[in-house]
Amino acid sequence: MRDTISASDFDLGKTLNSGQVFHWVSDNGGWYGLLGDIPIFAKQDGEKLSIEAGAFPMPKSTLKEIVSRYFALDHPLQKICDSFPNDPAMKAAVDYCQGLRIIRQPKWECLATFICSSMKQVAHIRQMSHALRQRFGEPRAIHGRRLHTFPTAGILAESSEKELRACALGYRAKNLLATARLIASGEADLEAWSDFANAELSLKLCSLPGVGAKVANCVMLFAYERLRAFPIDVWIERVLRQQYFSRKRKPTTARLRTFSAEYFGEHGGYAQQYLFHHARMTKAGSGRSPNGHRSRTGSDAVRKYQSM
DNA sequence: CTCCAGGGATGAT
DNA sequence: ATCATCCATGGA
Repeated sequence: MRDTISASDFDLGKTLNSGQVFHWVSDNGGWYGLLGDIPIFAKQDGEKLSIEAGAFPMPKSTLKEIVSRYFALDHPLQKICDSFPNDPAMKAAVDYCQGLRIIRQPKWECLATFICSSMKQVAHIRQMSHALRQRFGEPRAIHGRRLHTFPTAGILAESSEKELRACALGYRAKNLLATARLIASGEADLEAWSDFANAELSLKLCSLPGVGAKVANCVMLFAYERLRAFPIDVWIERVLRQQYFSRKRKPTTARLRTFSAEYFGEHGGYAQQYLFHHARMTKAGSGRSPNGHRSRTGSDAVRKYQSM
């Protein structure tokens, strides 16, 4: 089954390579991956997005609807970018990240992957995600390849810490197993939590083993459509310190959180994703500039916060 | 508040 | 071929 979707202001490669989803593989000029249970080959040619899907039980919606929803083609990117603060760091990131969208991931898959992400770099997270899929997921075929669905919480709940460790999860195995069991037993209900406001959803997520503030914010942003959620990892922390607090020695974590929550506005999660991707791709913020000085920012909006 | 386990890829020497 | 570096959570 194949289809073509008109997708303006969308960059498939940037979207899949920006640290929000970890199982997509680039090949044959496109990308192989799964939208939940559906194996997909997606290829972008300008504003045309061609989709091929392998065999799968036909759901209620059309393939086109499922794909458009997953890649969030309905997000008004122009309007979102207009809502960002107008400072040099933000402008550079927006310029670099055109067409990058925050996708809508299945909740459990997203939560489980980000529990695995703790203290790991993107390359490692990819490996763990693939190992879990191959060991515990269901095979799906497309173009003669075998892809694997992400295992359900029920499947993982019946595995063991040892088996999960065999997927290179390290100490995360214990947390993932414990969380899978809470969900499989119904004690935690990810779908029902959709009804909660941000603060309460965050509390619920943080009550799960292996989920702290950062992971909770990633899950809220990438699986619960909370576009205001602002995950702070080391990359973003460096960007915030260098670009927005250059005069202050060491703002506390709490201070960074308050700042980012108000400064970046209602689509803060998008701002975060753009700053993150830009910093990672340009290696900005990983150290000092050649002359040993830290970069300065020039906007009044920023100075206001630097004095706080 | 501080300290630190944990482990495999990645980059530097 | 070794060595340092990256990384979030949770518990002491």
